[in-house]
Amino acid sequence: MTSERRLEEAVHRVLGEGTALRQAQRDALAGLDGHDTLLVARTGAGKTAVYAIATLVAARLTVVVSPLIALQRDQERALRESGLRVASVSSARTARQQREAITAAASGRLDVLLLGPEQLQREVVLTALTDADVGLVVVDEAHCVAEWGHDFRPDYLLVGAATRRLGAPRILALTATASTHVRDEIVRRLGMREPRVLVHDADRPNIWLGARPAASDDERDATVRALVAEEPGAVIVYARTRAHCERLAERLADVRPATVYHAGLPADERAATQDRFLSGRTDLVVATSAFGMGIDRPDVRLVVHAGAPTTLDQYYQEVGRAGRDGEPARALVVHRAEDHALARYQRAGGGPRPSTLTRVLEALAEGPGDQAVLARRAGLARRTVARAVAALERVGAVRLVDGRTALVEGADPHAALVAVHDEAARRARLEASRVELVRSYTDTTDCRRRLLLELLGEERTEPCGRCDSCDAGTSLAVAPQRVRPGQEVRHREFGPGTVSVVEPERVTVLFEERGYVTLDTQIALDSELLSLTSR
DNA sequence: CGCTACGGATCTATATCCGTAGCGGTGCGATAGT
Repeated sequence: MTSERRLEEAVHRVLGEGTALRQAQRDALAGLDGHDTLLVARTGAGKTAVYAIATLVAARLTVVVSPLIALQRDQERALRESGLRVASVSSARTARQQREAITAAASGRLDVLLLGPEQLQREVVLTALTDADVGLVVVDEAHCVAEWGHDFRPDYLLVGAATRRLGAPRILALTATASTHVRDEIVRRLGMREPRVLVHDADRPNIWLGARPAASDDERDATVRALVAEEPGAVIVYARTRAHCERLAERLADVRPATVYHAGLPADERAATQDRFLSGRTDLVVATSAFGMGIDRPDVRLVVHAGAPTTLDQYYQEVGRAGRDGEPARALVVHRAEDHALARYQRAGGGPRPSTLTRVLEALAEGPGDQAVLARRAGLARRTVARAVAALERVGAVRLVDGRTALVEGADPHAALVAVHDEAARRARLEASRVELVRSYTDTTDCRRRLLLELLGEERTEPCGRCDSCDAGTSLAVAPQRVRPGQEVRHREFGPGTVSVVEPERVTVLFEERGYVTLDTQIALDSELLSLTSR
């Protein structure tokens, strides 16, 4: 059978009779053989179909790394309906089911195996998959690599290392939105080879953008209340803390009944809230960032942030839950200067302590082991070990051998500690600068959409006409300039960087060593503080 | 980083001020106990 015929058949099986591939899907499939691919496309663009089809065409095992067990469940169902042989490995399955799944994967009786990044660090799973014929590793919700890997779920940073252990199959990373810096980080951290980054329609033109300052907590809550009161449709209110969710929901109660959603609530209650919202039985949820992946309701008319978000990446992800039906929707952030303090704290997380790294290195000196073994030997929590192993792997001091972590022969422990420290310091500067960038967004009188889209890698010279700045007439057109988004530059002090956002008189550059810095364009260029380079 | 709660000190006793400790978001998986 020709490859063209195989593709046709696979498309038919996955999408059904008479449905053709969309452009984004065709682009992703073409060239998947020769390149690791990062596909940035909005929810509903059919990303699952892309790897379902690729799997059928290749007739080899696809391993899908997915962050939430709930998402694994949804995908398992969807893939099974397409006639694929699917199984998953997670703590939601019994020990027996897990054993059966990895045995089936290893012996070629599966098309797709779904699991979380933690599973790829278990020796039994990794060794079984080493024997399997893995043709493709899919990293779903790939922004988690950059956003969760560094502290919250460190095993995300080890997905690349695990993939290399599986005979270095092709990688397909999928996400809905990501700034250029997050994209770079996904490519780097997953160790993608011959990487290809495909980006589709980041703009959501039907979502009107706005920001309102507030002088106090009460004033902020009152503004949120007024916004919710004037909106008859479905609304998501994002608050910064769990306590604030509860308080805000009480204050909204006489306007409209509000349901609270955050990670401190019992699992059954959370599931029920999500169900009610998705099915339209509840139209107002007050939530923390826990209300996120998997929230795909078409007719959300308003997303309000009661307090500035931690990063603009996070913000755009959350804003993107509005207006998925293409009808007009609004996204407003009601912010106080103090919000950024919380954001700084939340993004701060320094790297592993030197004493922790030393203990893990000592545990490794006794011989290779998987994280569970190392945790026992070192007397540390498994997550602490995972963070240390990820950091040490990054600087080349350890690597995965079979299903286990091992010391790299000849690696200098002291040099590794220094390298890990430097990396953590660099990262702390970057994260602090990302929080500052949120402030630029909330405080600007210029076009808000331009700032967001240029951060996401789309150059804009004209104001958008669909934000509060444009409504107020304070947005400015950017005259042709010597600097453009995406351009490589060098700063005399900060070193190399990439232009991120261009405003009429200012330019925001992402420096490798410093993070985001905003400069006066004219002064920086005329004084030769900043020079244009090309790589 | 900055807010909140709390204890102690001060003051023409019933509040108010000050210093400081604790806290703040996201989910997996393993474990203990029914």
